[in-house]
Amino acid sequence: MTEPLPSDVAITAWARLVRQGQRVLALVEGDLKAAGFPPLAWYDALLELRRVGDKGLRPYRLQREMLLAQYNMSRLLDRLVRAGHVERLPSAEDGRGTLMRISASGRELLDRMWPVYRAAIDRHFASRLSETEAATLSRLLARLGDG
Amino acid sequence: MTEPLPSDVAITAWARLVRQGQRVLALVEGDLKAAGFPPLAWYDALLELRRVGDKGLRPYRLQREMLLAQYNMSRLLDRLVRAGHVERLPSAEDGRGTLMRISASGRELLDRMWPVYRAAIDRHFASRLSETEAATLSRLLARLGDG
DNA sequence: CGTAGATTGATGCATGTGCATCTATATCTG
DNA sequence: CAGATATAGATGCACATGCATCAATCTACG
Repeated sequence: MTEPLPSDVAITAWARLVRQGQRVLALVEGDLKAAGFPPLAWYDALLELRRVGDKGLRPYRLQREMLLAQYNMSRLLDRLVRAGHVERLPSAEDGRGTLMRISASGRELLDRMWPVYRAAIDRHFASRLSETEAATLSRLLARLGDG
Repeated sequence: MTEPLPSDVAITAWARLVRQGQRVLALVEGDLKAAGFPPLAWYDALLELRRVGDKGLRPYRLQREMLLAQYNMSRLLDRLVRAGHVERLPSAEDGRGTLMRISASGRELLDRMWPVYRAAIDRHFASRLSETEAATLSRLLARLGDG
């Protein structure tokens, strides 16, 4: 019989990661919602689509990037298209696929959301850590995996 | 005009907290589900109910403990009751409320889930950090707030 | 070339969540 | 004590998510 593998210290760290992660995320999302903005997933998707520019991005790439299930991405894109922030173009090279491209309205939404998002990150997260602490936290989180 | 407040380091730390938190949590939940177990929220609620013992716990206390919205706790408890893991008793002192108490079946579920949960924590989280790193991570996460 | 299997993306259906609201009881104020 | 307000908990309805599956196309292999 092997010993219980994660130590108490590790288990506490795990509990805090989940708990604080969810707690702080909920606070930040709450600030965005209170300002009348859509969920963070919209921001993340649009950010990535802006990053790749006018050549656009295939849904399956985006979904891999964002760790989202395929059907969730399909529907998130539906909503973004319906809201006018993204255009869905037939893919030239692959008859199955589509190419998603951010619209002017999408870029504008990113610009409007960022100040609120930035302030929320500061308020609920960054302001509680020194620069050194943030760097250490960042490094440790990076060690958790390939994400 | 004040400077953009969170530094780049802090913003990266934020992004990793959210991303790795969700990623690792999904892996752990995936292991539980693959073993035929219910979601972690069930485990957390039952754990707390076991901790307080036979005197039971009021839903609003549990919901505060678990950072869950009121209606979500109400429905989570519905499911736990329907599954036979929890009993709902009328509260003696407060005519509005109820008292939730874990059942034998609930205790048994906790016992069956823990080995799988523990192994998943180890596999996806703890095994990637030294003891010192886990302690540091834990301390930094604790600084994030009152949770 | 032609078929088998893999991949992209969508969707019907059941379940879960958010929001608003409701009921019932408790507490506070005069 | 009466009435106003606050709190515990449930629930109808809209929307989001998970699961399974499907259609269409691509790729690989004979």
